[in-house]
Amino acid sequence: MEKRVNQIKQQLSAHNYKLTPQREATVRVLIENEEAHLSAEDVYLLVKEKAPEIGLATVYRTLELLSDLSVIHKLNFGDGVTRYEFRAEGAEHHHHHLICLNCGEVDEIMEDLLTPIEARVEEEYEFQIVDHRLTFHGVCRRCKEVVADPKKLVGARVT
Amino acid sequence: MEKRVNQIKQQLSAHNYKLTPQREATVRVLIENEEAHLSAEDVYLLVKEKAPEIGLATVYRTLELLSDLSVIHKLNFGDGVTRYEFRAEGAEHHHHHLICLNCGEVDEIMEDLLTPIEARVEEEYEFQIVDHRLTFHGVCRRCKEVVADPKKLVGARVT
DNA sequence: TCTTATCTGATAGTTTTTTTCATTTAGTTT
DNA sequence: AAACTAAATGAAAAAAACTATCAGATAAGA
Repeated sequence: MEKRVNQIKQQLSAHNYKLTPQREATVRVLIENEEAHLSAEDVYLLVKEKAPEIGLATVYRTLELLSDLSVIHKLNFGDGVTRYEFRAEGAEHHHHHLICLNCGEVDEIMEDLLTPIEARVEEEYEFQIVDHRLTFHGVCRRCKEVVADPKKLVGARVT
Repeated sequence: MEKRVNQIKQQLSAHNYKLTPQREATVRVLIENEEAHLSAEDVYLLVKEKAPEIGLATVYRTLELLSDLSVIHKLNFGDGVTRYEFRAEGAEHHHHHLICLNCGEVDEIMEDLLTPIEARVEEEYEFQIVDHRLTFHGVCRRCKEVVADPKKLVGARVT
């Protein structure tokens, strides 16, 4: 934990930004909730517990900053809110997500399944890939029994 | 064109919806701009040219309806606006997008590259896939010469 | 024609995010 | 250490995108 906070502190100062108390509190919340896909509002409420004087605008600003530095990733699951997640340490690429159309739960695929495909795309489409986003929409293992016809769910909340 | 409008008319009436003049104008705009990834506002302005009396709310309602019926797809490229695109006729799955971090242009990959990967995911993660979203972020062929270090672009507008 | 349900436009309201601006903080220079 | 400067913050207003409400229009069926 302390190591990661320190690492981020260095990333910030490398770009002439300071790790202010507000930023540190925000970073800590993000690290503590690494699995959670928090919205800005979620982060705000959690940070308030440690640093009650913080303003929502600062949280937004900090999230934007951390995202610019690729410390965190912005996510969009189609519910009208931007969500944030820690970038796995040293991860070259973003991992993948499984979104259940029935219960809304988001699971993770931590391995990178796209490497062979990316090679093809780079060549065939002359596109130099920096990152990717891959999301599967469907029925998670927990909802398998409940959902009769998955096709029926197609229109639901997919962006 | 007429064939496609008619086809949609049937899809609508199959679910007890009518192809009203407003809906038809909206559908035609979407077909005419199939490549364009229009936002609701974009669609509104274009529809206004044919049917000046239409209201923004109706456009939103129509887009939502067409999306529910899987006539169109909702897209999100991380700029805070939902975009819409026609679903390729008879396409089982969504196609893929190439987003240039330099110029913002969005190109299409019309073939489905994910079939083999989906088989693995379905088995290994017990997840029944209905649809997917795959976006590659990087440097398009047009910007290749302009951009020195693609890594520098990482933080830009990616969701 | 009458009835009923659907659909629409205008507008008000929400929600999420961004901007503004005066104040505070922290580092730097004298 | 005082003065200076730039960065950062909180509060609040504003913007942007979307959603809900509601009275009136439209259209399909009895």
